[in-house]
Amino acid sequence: MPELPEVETVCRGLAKALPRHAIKRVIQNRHDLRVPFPAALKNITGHRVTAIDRRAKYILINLDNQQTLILHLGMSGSLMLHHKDKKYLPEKHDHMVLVMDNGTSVVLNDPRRFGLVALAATKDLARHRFFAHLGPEPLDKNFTAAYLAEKIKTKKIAIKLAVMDQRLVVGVGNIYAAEALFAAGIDPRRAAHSLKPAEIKKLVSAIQKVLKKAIKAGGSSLRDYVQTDGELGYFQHQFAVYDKKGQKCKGCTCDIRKTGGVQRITQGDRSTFYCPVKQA
DNA sequence: CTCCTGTCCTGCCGGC
DNA sequence: TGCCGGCAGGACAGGA
Repeated sequence: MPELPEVETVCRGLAKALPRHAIKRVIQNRHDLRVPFPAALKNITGHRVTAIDRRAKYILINLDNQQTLILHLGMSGSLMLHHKDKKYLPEKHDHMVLVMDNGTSVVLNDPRRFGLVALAATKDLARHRFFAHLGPEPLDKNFTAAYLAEKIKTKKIAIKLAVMDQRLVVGVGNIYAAEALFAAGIDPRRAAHSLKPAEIKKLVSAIQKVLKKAIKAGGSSLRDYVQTDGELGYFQHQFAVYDKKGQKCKGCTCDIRKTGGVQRITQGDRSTFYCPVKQA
């Protein structure tokens, strides 16, 4: 499921192919995903892409008419580029296609339809309802231990849920929250306000380290996610605890017949994986 | 404010 | 073999 590293990887793929090219045609195969397609979507035809950007898990395609096409991949979305020399064969769940003036097609496929397509004036993005409440980017210099400490000092919720709260820090979803908490040696069930300064510091650097490594690996491919060229990400092979119930965690030297190995619990209706020894 | 729950959706997999 | 329940999960909206 696309989290920050996957979205970043997709953006890098788009950034290589789209800027300076004009959108020749917009094909809409349905009228909505999680929200209705914008009424003005067809009006982007004829406009050039100026730059590709990312905010949290949103893909931002800036256009030369001062508008930004906003895409979110939800949990099962992918964006694939089909170049002129390779014929594009439509597939099930291809909901929108942008045909560029050089023959490249940008195909948005999303079986579960939790993604979205929106359009907004570029200068108003920060005030847009999808962005106004968002916390800092985890890889920005303003995401610091001091910042996180201030934000969580009154929070009773579990630390795992806190790091997944987009108002505190963006881009960290279920997989990377579990991986970062493992790397920091913190029990995901701990109340957020109970973390000590040293632990918060470890957590911030663990989040940054895990995300950077995952971006390097092209993200994680579990079910639906692929890069814009159709290649899989390969960070899933480096998971320390995610989806490893009953198995050894990364670097495990325990007798898992005694410890039970990686535990799976439910928090906020989704699964959390953690090591009962290293995250005690 | 903070916290929690409901909602959206399809594909896959295990059990019977 | 086929059906069905359960699970996967991002993030908004709204209620307590």
